[in-house]
Amino acid sequence: MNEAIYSIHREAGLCLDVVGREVKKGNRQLDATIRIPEADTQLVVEIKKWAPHINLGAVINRMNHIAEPGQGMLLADYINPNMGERLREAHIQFIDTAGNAYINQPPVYIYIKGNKPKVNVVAGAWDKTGRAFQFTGMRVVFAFLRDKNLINAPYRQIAEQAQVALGAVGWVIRDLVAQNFLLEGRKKNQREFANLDRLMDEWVEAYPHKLKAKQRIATFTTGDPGWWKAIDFKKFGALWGGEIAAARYTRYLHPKDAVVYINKEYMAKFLKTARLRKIVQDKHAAHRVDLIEPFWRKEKDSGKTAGLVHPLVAYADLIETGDPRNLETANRIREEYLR
DNA sequence: AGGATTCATGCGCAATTTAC
DNA sequence: GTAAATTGCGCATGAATCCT
Repeated sequence: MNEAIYSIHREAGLCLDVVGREVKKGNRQLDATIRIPEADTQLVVEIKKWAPHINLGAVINRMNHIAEPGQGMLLADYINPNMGERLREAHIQFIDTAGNAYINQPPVYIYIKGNKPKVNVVAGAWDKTGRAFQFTGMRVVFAFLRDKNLINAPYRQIAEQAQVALGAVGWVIRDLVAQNFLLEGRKKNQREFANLDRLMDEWVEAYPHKLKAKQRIATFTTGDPGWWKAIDFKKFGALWGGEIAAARYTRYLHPKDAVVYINKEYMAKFLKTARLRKIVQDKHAAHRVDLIEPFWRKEKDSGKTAGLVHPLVAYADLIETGDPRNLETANRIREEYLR
């Protein structure tokens, strides 16, 4: 953190005062707060270890939540030019240890990009992901989030529900305890959740690369925006995710791109019926259709949500896009279905 | 005893480094 | 710049241990 502040001073001659670290504000835990003397404003800081392909949508969404517009600041080890540009478009201020920054606090305006990262970015002081948010852990956590009672079920049952090996369950639970997402021993042999919101945030953020990427079957495109309306998902054992699920859950969105959760065996049959085309690399497709292999254990469809993925998955799909309208819709889903 | 949980081990994947 | 080799890590497995 000090390194980033030093870097911005070196690059732009701007001084930042650290007001507090690990501050509590309401029910949110803030990494730090910072003051800009020149603009006489105080910013809420979120510290992130930066992977080159982090889930930007999740970060933008979280920044919008922890702070009023323009009052938040992201601090990271390195933010590459592409991501910096996208953050600026989303009006998220940031600084990194390489000296890149975007700050818009009139009269202060800074936008620096193109500084290269240091070769050895030292890990350790930065939070690491841990087992709970790896490929297998993600399945377990999802199973927990879907059915909150599952945390007190026997390991065998958890493994069964999450579709993971028995031995993996213990790893994940102990990691969750270590990260204060689970409390053990309040009552005899009972576990209970803590920081459920944060757990959901973490899961959603890790979802695209840790789980979804590995489940991806293929991506297609179509020119017909209403193509999906004619599809009878029951025939293919498929479920709608992403924008289409969101549209059904909230009636607030006109879907553009689609995410379809479908088993591989049904793919050929599905493609034939849906008349989708292979995606062309260099052209921006009008309507993307991602086919993803489901990772959860099937449960019975019920009522009006039949044919849709669990709200959390739809939520994660939307967040991933980073699109403002999608983020707004995502938050409606969270309010309505994920409390 | 019998199921629940933890532990030790080796496998497989993937990222990183080295050789070509 | 590409291919091969190495390393490291997460995971599943199955047996050992714990608990009731």
